[in-house]
Amino acid sequence: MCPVKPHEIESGLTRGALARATGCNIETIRYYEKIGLLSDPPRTQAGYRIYGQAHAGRLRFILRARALGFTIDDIRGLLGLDDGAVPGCAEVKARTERHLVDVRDKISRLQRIEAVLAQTAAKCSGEDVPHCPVLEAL
Amino acid sequence: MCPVKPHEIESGLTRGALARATGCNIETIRYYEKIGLLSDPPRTQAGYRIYGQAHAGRLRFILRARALGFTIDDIRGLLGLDDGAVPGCAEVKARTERHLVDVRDKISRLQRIEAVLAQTAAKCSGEDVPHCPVLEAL
DNA sequence: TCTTGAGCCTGTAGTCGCTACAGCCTCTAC
DNA sequence: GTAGAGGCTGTAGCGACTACAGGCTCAAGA
Repeated sequence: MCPVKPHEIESGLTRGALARATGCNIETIRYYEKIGLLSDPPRTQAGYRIYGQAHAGRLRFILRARALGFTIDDIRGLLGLDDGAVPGCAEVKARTERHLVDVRDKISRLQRIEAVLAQTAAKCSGEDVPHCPVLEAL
Repeated sequence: MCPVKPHEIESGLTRGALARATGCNIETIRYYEKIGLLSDPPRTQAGYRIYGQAHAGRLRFILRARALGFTIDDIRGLLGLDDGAVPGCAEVKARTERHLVDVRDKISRLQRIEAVLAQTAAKCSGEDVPHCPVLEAL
């Protein structure tokens, strides 16, 4: 991968262009590179990163997975970056279902919290009484 | 508050005892002290912290509020540590309701995630086909 | 009285997933 | 030639803890 001059770039994207194309924060791209989620792209002679379509595709995958609440480690697993082998379909399904269980867990924990908060707030008239029922409930 | 010797402690709790009494991690107590959520307790001559019932009560309040998802800053507000005045009942109710809105927001975001994950996982037969529908959906 | 081990003290670093900034260099357009 | 946008690097900060190293103190048993 010999360095390319910027005017020689045809289908490549700079970091800013990739950020705009994917809606990703520009610094996040560098972060994903640093932690090995994105591979180091080729550089121009001046050191500018040049991303190809493969990078853009992988970044979009990462962003969608993050938006669905997968952790960075989960994503590493889905991409086969932990043991070197891209997981098979059954394995991917299993990982997704494990994550689904976690999400449902979080939801039910939040629903319990919601119920307590709603009950507690309902106890309060909103008037300035000496003993606040909310503070006492807490 | 002159230093007390350990054998003179009557109703006081050491940090470990307070941790056991409240179920709080011992280091968390020191952390809450550092950030000003708990006031500095009196010390023995050797420098050991001695907590009274007031400290235990406040810590329990903090732990319950944290368990309900209030942030440290929220709690600072509920305790009147931000502007020096303990908020009135109406104010507490308003803060609780704002937090309730946040919690409901989180729940609905997670429910959207849950739906997508469940759909995606359902597309997958679990067999090792060449194009994994889960990975493609992501 | 001595020793042992639990438990306290302090400061500091690590966790996760970014985000922001300082101080520099390079490119493009006028 | 120059201005300004945008790239580069390393580092620090967020929130809410948690963990550890290296030292000190205390209580109980031999």
